[in-house]
Amino acid sequence: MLGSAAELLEQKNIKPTAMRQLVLDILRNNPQAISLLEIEQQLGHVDRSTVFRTLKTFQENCIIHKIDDGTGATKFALCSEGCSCNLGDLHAHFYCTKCGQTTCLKDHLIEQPVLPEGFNFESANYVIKGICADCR
Amino acid sequence: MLGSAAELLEQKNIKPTAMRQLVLDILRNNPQAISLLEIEQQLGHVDRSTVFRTLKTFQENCIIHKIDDGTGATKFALCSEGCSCNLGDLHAHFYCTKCGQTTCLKDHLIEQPVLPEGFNFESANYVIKGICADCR
DNA sequence: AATTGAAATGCAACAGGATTGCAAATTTAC
DNA sequence: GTAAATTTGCAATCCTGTTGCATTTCAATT
Repeated sequence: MLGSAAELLEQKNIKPTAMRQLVLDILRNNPQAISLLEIEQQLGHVDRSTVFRTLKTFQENCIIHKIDDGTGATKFALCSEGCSCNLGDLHAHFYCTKCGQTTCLKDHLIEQPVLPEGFNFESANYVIKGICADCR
Repeated sequence: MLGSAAELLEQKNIKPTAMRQLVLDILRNNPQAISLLEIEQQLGHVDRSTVFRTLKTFQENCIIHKIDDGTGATKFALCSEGCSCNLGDLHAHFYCTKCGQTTCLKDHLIEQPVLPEGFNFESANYVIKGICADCR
């Protein structure tokens, strides 16, 4: 992995403010996808809207991607190195109905779907639900 | 298609109340998936919670299925005839980023995914985003 | 037809997450 | 050092989903 959070941010031309470094560190230390609320709680006394905007910035710069796992709370996970948030980087996600954890299935790439005539593909959100290995 | 909404409801052993018939008619007349709010608006002065519970009943009886298309509002669409809401009936959905319509891609069935060791499949939500045929 | 019990409805209120406006603070450029 | 731009914090709001409870409707039974 790359160096510090600050370095990673600068590399993407994002001002490495304290908040951003903290949020990025959390995302980097978390193996699974996490929600805004979870980030908030891990940080302690931070402002939700600031974290919200930080995550927005990260998404716009392909540092993280968002996952709608159906729980109502959007989750976020770090992009892989070299990710350009294009079709080739799209992968499925797994939501464990027991522990509530959402995992990137980076090996389960999403291939360009066959669509009806006239339909145009842009992106996709594929969430598989079940019980994860830890919960069995 | 089967006869009246009332007949369809009775066939599923659901009391065909006025509300239920109205909601079912809307769902049957709508080619695309619609949200609770849209149903509410099409009906006029009805109570949200009643429609909500009606939709819940319909889901429990495999009359409709719900789709989380990432807009924040859950949408609902009529099940096909013979649907038993099992794996074999799972299909992808298409969300148009221009008009906001969500369409069932009934031909695009979801096949049992290959998961990492120890992971157990239950269900899946696959939403493809792009521009629909009408919006090009 | 009246009584009773169950189911359905309407109303109100609330919960949770996402999002915005605005002012204060911080950073950057000149 | 000052002005402009960016970022942050706070408060408020929107939107959707959901529940509690009293009332109404319906169906079965006497």
